[in-house]
Amino acid sequence: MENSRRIKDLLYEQVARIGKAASSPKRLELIELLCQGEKSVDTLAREASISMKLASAHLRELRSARLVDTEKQGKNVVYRIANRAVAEFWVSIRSLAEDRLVELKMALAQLTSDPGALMPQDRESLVKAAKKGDLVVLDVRPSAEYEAAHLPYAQSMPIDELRSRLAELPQGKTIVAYCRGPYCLMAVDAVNLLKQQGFEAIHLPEGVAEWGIAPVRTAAKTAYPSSL
Amino acid sequence: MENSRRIKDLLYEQVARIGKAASSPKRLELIELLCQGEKSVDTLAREASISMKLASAHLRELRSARLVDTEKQGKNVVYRIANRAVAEFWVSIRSLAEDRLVELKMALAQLTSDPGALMPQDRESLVKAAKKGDLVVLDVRPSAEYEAAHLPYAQSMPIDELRSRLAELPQGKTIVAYCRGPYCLMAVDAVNLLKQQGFEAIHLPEGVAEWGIAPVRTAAKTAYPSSL
DNA sequence: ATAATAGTCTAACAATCATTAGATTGTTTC
DNA sequence: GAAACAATCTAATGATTGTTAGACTATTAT
Repeated sequence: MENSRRIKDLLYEQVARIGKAASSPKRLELIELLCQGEKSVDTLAREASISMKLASAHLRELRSARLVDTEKQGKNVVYRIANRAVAEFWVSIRSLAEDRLVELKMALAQLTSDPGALMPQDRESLVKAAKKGDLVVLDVRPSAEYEAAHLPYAQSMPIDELRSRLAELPQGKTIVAYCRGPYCLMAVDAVNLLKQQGFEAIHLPEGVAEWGIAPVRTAAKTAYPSSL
Repeated sequence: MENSRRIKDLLYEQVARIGKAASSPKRLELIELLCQGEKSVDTLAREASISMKLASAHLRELRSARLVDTEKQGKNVVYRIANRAVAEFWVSIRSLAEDRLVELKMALAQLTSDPGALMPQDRESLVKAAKKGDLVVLDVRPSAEYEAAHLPYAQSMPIDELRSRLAELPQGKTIVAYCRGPYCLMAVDAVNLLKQQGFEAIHLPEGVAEWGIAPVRTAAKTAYPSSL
């Protein structure tokens, strides 16, 4: 009895390690970034707006919970999500939070209410229309993320380049912009810009994690092993 | 830009509230207990082997993350899971932990390896056999939990009463015992006792949470409002 | 070699958390 | 009414965290 209690405590303790990893806003942001594809520490730090030291400390925590893996690539250390299950967990804890926490629902409504936001669910018809060319699905994330994983029939046009590449877009068709997911603002900005320029644009508040699309592991850049 | 960063931080912060709630072993244990059905604070404290004060503090945390609801019933305060989504989350974080953490896999193997453990997956055939009466599905949890929710065609026989009620069980048939889930030891103990007594018994390491069966809310005991 | 870059490790601070004790609020029972 | 019970609140403790700075380790570029 004494003994079995100890085993039981041990079990819950292990699960709590995952919860602890998910108990910090910055760590969650890092997980979401990693769901877009593998990244180096300093890329992660820049994109999450934190110092490299802090990013390194948080990544260490994530690694100790076995949620991410690392690989040394030359001068850089590249982090990636350990598993498709981690991305699924991120979507699942986020959806529970949206279900339970009114504060979150309200903050989210602020983001997506004004521009014509596309409600999810009709993924199939979206893909069909994109395939036929009736609409354009635009991936406005950095191109490295597009290359790691993207929605079917999506076209890459990073938000930074959007203004200068407007000529590439067809005038008559609806443009559906997406980015990293519902908490990412790039697609919102893109839609605002496009509308301003006379395009018909709507915002899809989902990304590859929500669609269950796993990023591919880019082969370690073997470059030219300078010496050796 | 300054402003949008603040909104983003706010979003991750909200999700982290859920993670924080799930970052303590005892809170996870309380969630699992509540997945079995609503319970008073002192029942929860007793079943999780902690003081009522500590249970109350942990429940306060769970309530502030909106994962549980409370209702005053006479002298007691009854807690219940807010939502079916909370039970699903418990199953999902646990399965991620089992997937990622070797330590957990090993501790779990210790529990279920020795007795003939039933591997899940064939739920349908289990239900069919139980319906036909080819085997007996035995719920060895306290009867209040059985009444709140139980597996199809299960029969209630709390572990405390098992020894004295062996006569009620058929001799020829296989007995499948289950309890609160894979981290609960009651079914393991039951199987050991049954085998010792000459029954053919196997252990199903799942419970109502894993099967997606929501506990029913027992109507507030209106008792006799003594005065009023 | 030397310098620059990318990242980790250690130590230290403040902030937060788990846990317990003591006092307090309702509710029921006598 | 008084006593017993169920639960919470407050305050205090020690232990863990988040965060930053400084020293350190690889790797690449010059």
